[in-house]
Amino acid sequence: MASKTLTEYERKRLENIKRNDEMIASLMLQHKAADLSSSIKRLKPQIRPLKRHSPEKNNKAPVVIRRSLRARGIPPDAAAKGSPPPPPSPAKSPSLTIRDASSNAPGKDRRLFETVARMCENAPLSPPKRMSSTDGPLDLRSLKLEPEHVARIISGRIMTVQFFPFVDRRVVAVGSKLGKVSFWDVDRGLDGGDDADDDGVYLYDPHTSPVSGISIQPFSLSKVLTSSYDGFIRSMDVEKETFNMSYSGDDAIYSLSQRPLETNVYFGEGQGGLKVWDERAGKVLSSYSLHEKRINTIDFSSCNANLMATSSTDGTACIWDLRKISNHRPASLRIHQHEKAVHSAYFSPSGSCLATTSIDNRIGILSGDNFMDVSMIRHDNQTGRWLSSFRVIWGWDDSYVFVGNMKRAVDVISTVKKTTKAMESPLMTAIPCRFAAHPYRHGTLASTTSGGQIYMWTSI
DNA sequence: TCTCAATTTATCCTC
DNA sequence: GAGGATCCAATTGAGA
Repeated sequence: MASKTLTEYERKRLENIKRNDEMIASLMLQHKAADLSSSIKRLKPQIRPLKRHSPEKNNKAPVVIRRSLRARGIPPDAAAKGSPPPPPSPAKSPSLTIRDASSNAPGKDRRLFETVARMCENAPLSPPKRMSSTDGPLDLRSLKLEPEHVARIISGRIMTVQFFPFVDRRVVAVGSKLGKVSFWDVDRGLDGGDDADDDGVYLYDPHTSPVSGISIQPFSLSKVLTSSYDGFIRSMDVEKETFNMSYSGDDAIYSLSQRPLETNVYFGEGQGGLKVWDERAGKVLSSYSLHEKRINTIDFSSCNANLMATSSTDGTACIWDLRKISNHRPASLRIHQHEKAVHSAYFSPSGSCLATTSIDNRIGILSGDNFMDVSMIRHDNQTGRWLSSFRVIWGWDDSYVFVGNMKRAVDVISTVKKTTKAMESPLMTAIPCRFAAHPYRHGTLASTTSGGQIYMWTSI
């Protein structure tokens, strides 16, 4: 294929497909060997429905972390001598294998690797598309919550949730306040599973503080970036089976994002700082002071990747033009002022609107030329101390947004009519705070809670 | 003007 | 079922 005819996205995709083919071949060999030595029956996996844990059951919850002695900072001979193990080192090793960070039963990780490898093979040669007028509007009344789409997949408060950009599969990644990262392969059953206890949940422990961001680029599906208040950005590489440190700093990292088609990492650090990190070269490309207080979210416009939106606890949401630098920082195209901290600012699927969420009980919808048309919608955003703050996200077109509701529901707000409707379900027993919309499967919405639960709404 | 204590609020766990 | 513990948010307001 002549490279001249390929877009940058396609070229990166093809490079990855080639690498993934090699990985699949390797995995298949290992898988066959495992099959020979194991007589585990292939059973359809069961996703545990959400229910309150009894104390006894809770002790069995996937909180116990199994890591190597090295990863726990324990000298090899200490265990051999029978001396009591010292407490785990507060700082994790820069270099971790996935096995070191894994809390899963031996061999279980490999199923996740295989799924990722298979999905890489089927990855699309185009980025996710927003809904077109020919798709027709999505009937939000068709979104339902089924018992098999409810699960507790991590302990503690979920801080961030992302879908893998797989076309034909629903796999979510969540990060918790305790520094853990969990993956839920909802469609595990489609493989005809080989383990009765394989619930499709894979738990890892890469950070020592809250996980603030997860990023997965469509052209590099086997690499998952995670950021944390512990000052680390880690890169989970399924091909190399590592969870290595990509970046480390002294300040907490509160937000993480990547531009489309780019491997550089944008993250909010400390009190209002933003850095651009070249992951391949391992160096900081740019460092800016954009806000007076922490940056809660970073997002890029789909129609113009030079436009970046940030939200901050300093009470503002800003749109920056990365092509123009003035006063040693990107030129501010638009500053949207709230009365209190702003917890999110996300561009719409078309890139022509911006939705902001603030503690001041308002949701802002910015549109029009230079985002100068502003609609402020009242909404109860008082989540208090124990819940993750609400963050409005867009659906699959520009006509509505999703946000949590303190009465254990999902509010759907029409950006056109400015009306709010609540999606409720008796299965939803906790308040959904953080959301993710599946990039390819319109109508698949993940909502997560401060108790580690995930509710995946699907369009029927 | 600055510092710091009090307050809010949901969920899990133990009894 | 009641009540305690949680505690890396953010704000408010009293007091120095």
